[in-house]
Amino acid sequence: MEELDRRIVQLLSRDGRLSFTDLGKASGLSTSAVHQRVRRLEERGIITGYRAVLNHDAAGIPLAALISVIPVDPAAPDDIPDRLRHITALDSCFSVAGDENYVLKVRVASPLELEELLAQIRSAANVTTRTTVVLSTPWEDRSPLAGDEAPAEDG
Amino acid sequence: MEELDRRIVQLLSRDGRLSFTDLGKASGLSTSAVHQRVRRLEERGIITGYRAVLNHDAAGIPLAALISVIPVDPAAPDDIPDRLRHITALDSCFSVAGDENYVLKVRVASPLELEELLAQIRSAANVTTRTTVVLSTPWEDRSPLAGDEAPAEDG
DNA sequence: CTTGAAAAGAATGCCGT
DNA sequence: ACGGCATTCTTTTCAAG
Repeated sequence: MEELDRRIVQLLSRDGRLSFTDLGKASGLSTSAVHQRVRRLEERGIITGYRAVLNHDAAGIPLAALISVIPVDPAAPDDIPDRLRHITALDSCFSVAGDENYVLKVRVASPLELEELLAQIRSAANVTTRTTVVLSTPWEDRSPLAGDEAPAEDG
Repeated sequence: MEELDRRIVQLLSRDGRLSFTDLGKASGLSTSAVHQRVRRLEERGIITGYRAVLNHDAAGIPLAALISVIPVDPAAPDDIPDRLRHITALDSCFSVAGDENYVLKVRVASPLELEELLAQIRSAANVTTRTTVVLSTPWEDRSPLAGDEAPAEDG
């Protein structure tokens, strides 16, 4: 991905409603050129969609937690994500290479709801859990691609 | 927050570029009414912005990891987030109540970059780290507010 | 909250380079 | 791959019920 595309992706990561006119001004291209590039970024699956960003505190779900998940029966077929997917309090689900099998990020309204959620997870997926409560979030879901790391080495 | 607002927030969480016309059709309101409600949701800080959603694999940063962070000197004043904020590979930073002080979510292009990133984190913030590599992501950043949990109890 | 209207702005496609 | 232009749709604001 070239420099100009990275710049466009970064701009849209910060403001997904930028008009092609404004995107053009910010990237030094014409409206048509930016439009073309964004369409290709979408076609190539680099930009997969656009979303509103919520303030979870204001939205009434101020309590976040990270939950490590380990199956009770390690020999059972692992369909844990399928068993948990319907629980909407589960923000993210990562399959990981550490002591646990999965790490979940969850959001709930209160400690009581967290307690209920943990029971729901354990019974739905037959797992044990270890929960780390989030106290505060200095930042979250920041857009990457600023390029202060090592440059792409190979492709 | 009422039912209709939750529905609107949920719709915009899934597609942040929905027109007010389509939002109205999907929520059973007129264009003007939806427009009014969205403006109020933005004013109240419930909707804080709009963003493009990236496919990190396609964008060339396929490797994610969760990094637990513990200060080398527990007595030192804790400005760890400030010391790390400039590192753009850091997607999220959570201050947590578990064994560690912080959990970072990071995205890099390769294991080599992860190695360099860890060195950068340790030297910038004077911390030790424990890293859990993400193997796959069944889902991520899903929109909440579907209300299959306990109803709001107070607030 | 609804309908309706009108003006400004954006998206989209076509045609040049 | 980029720029300019024209058409269509959306946004945004206004009015009145």
